Amino acid sequence: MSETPPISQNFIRERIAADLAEGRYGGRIHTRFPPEPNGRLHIGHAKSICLNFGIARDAGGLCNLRMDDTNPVKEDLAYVNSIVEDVRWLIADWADDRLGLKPEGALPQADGADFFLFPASGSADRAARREAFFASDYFDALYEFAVRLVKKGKAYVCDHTPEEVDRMRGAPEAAGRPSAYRDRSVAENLDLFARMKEGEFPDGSRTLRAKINMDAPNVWLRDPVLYRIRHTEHHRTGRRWRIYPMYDFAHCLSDYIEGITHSICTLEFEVHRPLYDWILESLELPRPLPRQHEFARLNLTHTVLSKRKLLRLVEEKRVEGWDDPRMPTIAGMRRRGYPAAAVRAFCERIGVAKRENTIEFALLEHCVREELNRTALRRFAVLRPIKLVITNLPEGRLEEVTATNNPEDPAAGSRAIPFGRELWIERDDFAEDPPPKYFRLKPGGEVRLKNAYIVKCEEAIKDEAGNVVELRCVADLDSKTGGTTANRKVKGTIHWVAAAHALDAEARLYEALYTRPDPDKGGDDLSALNPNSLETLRGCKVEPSLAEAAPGVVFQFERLGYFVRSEEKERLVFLRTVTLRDSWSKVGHPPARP
RNA sequence: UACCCGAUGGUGUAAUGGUAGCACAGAGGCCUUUGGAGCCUUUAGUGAAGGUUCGAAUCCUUCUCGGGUAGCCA
Repeated sequence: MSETPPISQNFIRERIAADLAEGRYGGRIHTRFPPEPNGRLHIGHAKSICLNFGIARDAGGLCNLRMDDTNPVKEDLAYVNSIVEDVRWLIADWADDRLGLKPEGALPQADGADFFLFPASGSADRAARREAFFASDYFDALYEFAVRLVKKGKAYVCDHTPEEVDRMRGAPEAAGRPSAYRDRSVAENLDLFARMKEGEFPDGSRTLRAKINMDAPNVWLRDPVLYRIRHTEHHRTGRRWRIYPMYDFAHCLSDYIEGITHSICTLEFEVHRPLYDWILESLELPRPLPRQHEFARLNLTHTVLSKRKLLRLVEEKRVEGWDDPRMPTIAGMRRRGYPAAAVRAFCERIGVAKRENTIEFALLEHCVREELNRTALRRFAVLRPIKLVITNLPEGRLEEVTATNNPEDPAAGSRAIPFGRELWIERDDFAEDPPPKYFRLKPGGEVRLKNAYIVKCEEAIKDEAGNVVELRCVADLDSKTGGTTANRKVKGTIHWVAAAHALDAEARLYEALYTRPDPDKGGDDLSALNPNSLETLRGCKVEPSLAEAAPGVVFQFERLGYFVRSEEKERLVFLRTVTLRDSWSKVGHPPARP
């Protein structure tokens, strides 16, 4: 279905090629996408998904979908399901056979001193019920690993308060001070850690800490906390645990358990990498160990991508929800009619590097247009109608004209659309006092009604307030396709809908959510919200074939843009996916169209 | 100014010691029964200064600028 975007080289793919060439993992490549289920996925996650699945795809490997659910106070089961749905939508027909899932309920197997979990791929074992991976499924294994670290004298139970730990860690430029509990005996540590697990101590009273180096210039090596006490119910493990592993401890070991080879994350984890390696090496796990690689996260103009800010838009009802078509979420883009292939093409084009980057929203829209231009069927729709009457056509006369469904795709065929004496045309396609280079209808001027006649405007009828309410035109009755004057050149061609057969519809026009390209900069992003980001138009007139438009299917309304039928079944509502490129408004004129 | 990372047109991204290329955006043109699409042309770049070299975006030194890191968040 979708075309494969060309594979561009980047530093991560180069490293993988090098690992492959060296045979580091025996020719095996296994990545993972590890969202925390505390929010919905957005275009920034899409970049990571495309990178990780794209690598798995190229290398014949797998990419595990893993919920990074180690913090019970922040996470929610509802997000788990939406994340799975979003990932599946994005990789469908592209890398769905690379999606690593595990048999439902499967837990890591203890293999001597080791733990391993073998994934089932998307293509194998179709009948089995399979689910995403969950870091919380590894809590038992992780606990065992922690005990092992304690026995090696590389971790200890610390009784300092969070404030004390904070203070004693020092600052990036000033060395930290060791915990008073740093030299507890292994036996005492084992006993205390076991009792932490049993729930003997209140939240915040003790932690398990790695024993590394309080003088390390990298603060993440200053005896970081590995486990904290949380008497909180977890969405998956219920009340079984009172201690929960921290990200740094859980993540590297989850990667190890799943047999991940390349653990790809964003730049802010760069300073965590020495800790990632320290944990795996201290446990003396068999090599080759997974390795972490960092890339720069995506920034997009005219929107925000921080979970906190997106959540706020939802909670304060600045938008309709996570899937509002204006949101940069995967659900929002899907609802707006962005094809998954377009989002993937975008992710491929923006590249992967380590420098800070801000991509122009125009590039995303370009990718959407590029895909939709190839695939979307053309239809006629008039958003802001004005009546046009062809005076030299008899009343009640019905004609049918033939319209091409997609000029980019001959296989899409053509359709018949009704044509008659009375039509609706776009109000903007008539100007009583036209600006220079106005190619559309004007008093005394001629224009082509697409797929039908050339008409000449003879009269503009006005109401008492002076508004033009009806245009009376004469058609050149030989100018239809096949007619003797069909090849006459007129400068403008406009679309129309026959009044007698038009369907009423609503259209929702979206613009950028923010007026400024950088709403993240300079404090309050809410002050930069675009008050015109949604405009609802009622009384739009669309061609009759659109009655059968299925929800979620995108059409090109000729000369207007791409529109997707909304989920509302009882009436016709179309959401504007993206406008067409508009060279009229670019030359300094107001937008040619609504 | 502790450590780490980064710096190539307006925005991104290639070039891995040998002609600075591509895409988007911008400008101009051709074509057009979508002012769409397509096609052609074009503007614009290696942060600075030294050094190595026949040759440097690339290697070295210093500087400048930007980002990250001090959660019992991920």
